[in-house]
Amino acid sequence: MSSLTPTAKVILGLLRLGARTGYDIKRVTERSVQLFWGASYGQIYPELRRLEEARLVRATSAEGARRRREYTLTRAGERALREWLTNTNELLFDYRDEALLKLFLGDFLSRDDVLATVRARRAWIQLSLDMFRGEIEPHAREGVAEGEQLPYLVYRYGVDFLVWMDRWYAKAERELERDLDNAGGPKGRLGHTQ
Amino acid sequence: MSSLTPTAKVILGLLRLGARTGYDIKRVTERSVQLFWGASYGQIYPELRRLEEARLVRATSAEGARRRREYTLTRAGERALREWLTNTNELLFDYRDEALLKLFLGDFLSRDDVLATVRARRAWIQLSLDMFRGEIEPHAREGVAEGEQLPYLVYRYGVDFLVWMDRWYAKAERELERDLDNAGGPKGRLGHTQ
DNA sequence: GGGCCCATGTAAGTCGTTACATGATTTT
DNA sequence: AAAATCATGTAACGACTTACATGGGCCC
Repeated sequence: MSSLTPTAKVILGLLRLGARTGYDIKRVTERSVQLFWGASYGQIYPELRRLEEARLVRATSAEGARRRREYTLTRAGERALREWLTNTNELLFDYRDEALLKLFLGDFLSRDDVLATVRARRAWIQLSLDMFRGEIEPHAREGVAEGEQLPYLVYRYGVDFLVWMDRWYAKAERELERDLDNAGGPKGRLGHTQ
Repeated sequence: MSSLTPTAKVILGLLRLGARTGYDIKRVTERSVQLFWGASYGQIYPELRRLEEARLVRATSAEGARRRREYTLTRAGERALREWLTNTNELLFDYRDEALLKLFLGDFLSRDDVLATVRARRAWIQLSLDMFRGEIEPHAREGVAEGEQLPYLVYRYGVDFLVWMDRWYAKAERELERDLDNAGGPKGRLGHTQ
């Protein structure tokens, strides 16, 4: 009954959706859940071994020449996956955003320094959107053809979130340009050069 | 030149804004940056010691009866803070959201199981919004009175983000109720009971 | 033959949470 | 007198990233 680690959750889920190898799992995450549930080789391979030991997955080792371990869910693995998906525990939500922290602390910087952060975040959002629309969207669409509706819905979340963020920062940018036009220099309770 | 740890960034920033003790820093984060830059005692106290060793902060130990270490930024600490705030390195963005992962993997569950996740996330969003409007907003407003514009702007980000999310999930909920009315049962490429 | 993709793994270091332990002061 | 708040810290554990190490197969 020991609960699944974060990486175990995505591994079991992707095996269920058809992924086979550790490499596969990494590649699929990059084209789907990367934004909100990343996983690296350093987590994936050891976790696959642990899951095998716990009999939640089974490895059918290498039939071809190339060294390769193909994993599938055991019945216990299917059960564990379904149990996690349907339980009503707290849903983890972790968010860390350096642009917001810098913005929060920006009152003693110049307007331009603050704007630089906003613009840097917006540039990153654009790159991410290009990624989403170029790399992720086609794969999400493929799924729909095979009866998978939800990966596409979640792809939409990613795009919508990024678009929302960009609009929020665009508005903040305009406000900073306008409101701080007269108070252009550094300021703050403690003075700024001391 | 060794760059600041994540917790060092928020510590230096909050000291600059007037926080004094480790306890203080924790309390202030809870009423401001918690959503996107959490910090726990287990990080804060050891990090304050490290920053003191690195001469970025100075501790004026306990004048009152109660055991208490008051920290202030040194000149090097101010510089390090400003350097980080104005550099143009990548802006960290980390996001982990279990509701989205469950949604992504929900195609072989029943419609009701998927809806349960959506509704659980919406309930959490409502609690968070109440927190924001009840606890965080007043403190953000106080700052404005003292010439701090940006904490309030960032408070707005928190609220706007939560409101956006709730609307997104509300729409998803309606779509799930409608689109999946006929496809109510479990399904999936691999079958669902095996 | 070179470059890219497939494929697996480990080691070191970093970062973080939680629970525990302690105790003074202030408020009710 | 009890409960809440102020205050500091440590230990154990969990999770993650990055860099390193290795090698086969496929395509040009």
